[in-house]
Amino acid sequence: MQARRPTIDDVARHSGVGRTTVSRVLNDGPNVRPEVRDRVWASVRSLNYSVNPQARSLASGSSGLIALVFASDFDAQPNSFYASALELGALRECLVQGRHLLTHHVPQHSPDWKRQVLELIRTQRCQGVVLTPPFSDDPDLVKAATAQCAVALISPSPSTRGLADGVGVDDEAGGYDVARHLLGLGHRNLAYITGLESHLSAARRLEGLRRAVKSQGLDPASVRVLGGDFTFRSGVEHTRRLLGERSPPTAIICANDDTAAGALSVAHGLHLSVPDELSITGFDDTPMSEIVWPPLTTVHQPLKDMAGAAVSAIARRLAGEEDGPRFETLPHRVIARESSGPPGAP
Amino acid sequence: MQARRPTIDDVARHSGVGRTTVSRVLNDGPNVRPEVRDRVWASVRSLNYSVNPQARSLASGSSGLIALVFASDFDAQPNSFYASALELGALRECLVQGRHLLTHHVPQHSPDWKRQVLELIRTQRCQGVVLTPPFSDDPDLVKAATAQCAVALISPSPSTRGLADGVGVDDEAGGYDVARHLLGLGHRNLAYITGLESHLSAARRLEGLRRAVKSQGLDPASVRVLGGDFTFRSGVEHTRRLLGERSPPTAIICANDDTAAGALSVAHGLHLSVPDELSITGFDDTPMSEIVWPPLTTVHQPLKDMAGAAVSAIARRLAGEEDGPRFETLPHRVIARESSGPPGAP
DNA sequence: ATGAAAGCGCTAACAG
DNA sequence: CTGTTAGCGCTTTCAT
Repeated sequence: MQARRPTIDDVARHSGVGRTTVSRVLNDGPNVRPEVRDRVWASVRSLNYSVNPQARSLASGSSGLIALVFASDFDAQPNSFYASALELGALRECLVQGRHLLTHHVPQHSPDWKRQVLELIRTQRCQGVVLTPPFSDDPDLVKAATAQCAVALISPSPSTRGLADGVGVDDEAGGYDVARHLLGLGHRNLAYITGLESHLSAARRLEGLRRAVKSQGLDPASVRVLGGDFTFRSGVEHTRRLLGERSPPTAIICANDDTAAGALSVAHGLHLSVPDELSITGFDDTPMSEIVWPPLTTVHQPLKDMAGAAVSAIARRLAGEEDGPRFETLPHRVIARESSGPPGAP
Repeated sequence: MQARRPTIDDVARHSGVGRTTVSRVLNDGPNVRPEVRDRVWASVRSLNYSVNPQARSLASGSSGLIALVFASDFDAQPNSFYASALELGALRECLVQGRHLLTHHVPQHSPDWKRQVLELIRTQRCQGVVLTPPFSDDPDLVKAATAQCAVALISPSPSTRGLADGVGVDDEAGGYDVARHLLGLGHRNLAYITGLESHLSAARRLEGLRRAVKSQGLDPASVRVLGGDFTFRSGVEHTRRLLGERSPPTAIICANDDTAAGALSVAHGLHLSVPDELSITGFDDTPMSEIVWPPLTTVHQPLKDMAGAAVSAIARRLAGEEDGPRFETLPHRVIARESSGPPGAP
């Protein structure tokens, strides 16, 4: 396919210096005269040289690899927007840090998923791993991963926050805020469709919701809670059930945008007007929330920034930062669009 | 973070054989007695050994890397489902082939995007690259890439099919088929919102559309064509324009699902009933087509399989297959959902 | 069928 | 400031 590629020795010869000097120039090392530095760069350009990353990894003992791990099925495309946003953010930060990203999708129902994640880290020599929910909530996995490489968690629950660096929004407050939004519009009969039980961050949103309800002088137990799994389909199923009840909720709060889209779809099928007869809210503010009709009221989460922050936390660790696990809270905010409004004629 | 990892020499020592033999076992090479083979595998397991991929790459002179390149902006999330589907398919096939995937998103409007792609291949030592549209339609880029590594194209237009292996559906036929579907329902006033001009595969869909119109005895020139760019937003803008005309189309065919979602959203905003007052179709059959309301009639494209086929084409090349570029056509089919129906009371 | 030896291209002490 | 010397862990001739 191509001729022999120039090596560092070719550059050294070409610029009349030693191999080490070239290496120093390439790595922005100290102790090189500016003049020599320029000469080396000139040779690099004229030979069209670029370092062999494999050789560099081997010699330096560090692969530069960071893994981004998702729980998902190959044959579904769950949370596509969510995953894409995180991936894009991580990719961008890796570029900045001069590292490489290895994206992995692990079937979350496979019996040995923990092992799969750890094997990935081991066999690929990853130096860091970004775990997304619900992996980021599993103390065993996080501990085991920590023993192998630097770890950063996306939206970890309190149960894992002490174990590794993490980034996320204040989920409890997020839940509180949407609920307040709805209560402020006059809703008194709310329902919540949760995410998977193992995603604790979604559970925290429910806590916030309950706090909001209580702050309004209502009974938190009056909020109906259905156990979903973040999918469009679970939004469909649970909404059908809710709307079949004797006194259906006037507002359905969903654990994410996908679920809300499913809820919306049921409302359409039943010719219910949203938001007049039913308000629906999502969570994440993925592009989906602007694609559906009516546009979704949701809680914005800066997913790209979160992933970027996770990667840079890993980079800091690898650079030698030694203090205890740090959790970085990024700002969320309620985005009120047209899927929520005052409860109307039922 | 961890203790010294076992090397191939540790395994060799442990199993009492030479280093070369271990290497042979690891790589399924010939000339090893079954008995010895078993012994080596036993040592591998007991030492929890795994090869160092960096060292292997360096020694073998091959990185095992395959790049998957998308045109997109960091700050948008265009075609998220489309990209995710391809990525998942490629990832799966890479796993099978024992290779690694490097996903890259190149801002398609950056001035030197061609160079960026080529630099990626060069600096990362990629052995293969999968180009998605519109990169797969650029003869210069494809030629330059071919000089550096194995290349596979997703949905290449005829202009690049002779230059490298490719996979795709028959776009012309796809366009023909949706158009026939609509014509069969009774529509006589069609409009087409295209993708970016540079995506030739979307242009081919238009050719098919025209053929269908002609086959119905109508004038192909009567089909209004607006230049979109595959985004939701372009669906919105063009649909607004179309519906503002004196005799608006009864059906809008969109170059992809995102655009169709935009069209749908305008229809909702105008309180037009879909499909009674306006039929809308998409292309790709991404999850989006089931998320919007009403569910979208669209043309299914087996994106995951396409990406998998692309990766395996690359693997075949790298394994030494030498015949000319081959284009693999995968089956498409019209998925009729509820966004299309007979033209009703206007 | 097996092993010894020679690198792959680079970084990292260690001398100067 | 710069060069010399060892490897990093593996694959690959080439002997045996």
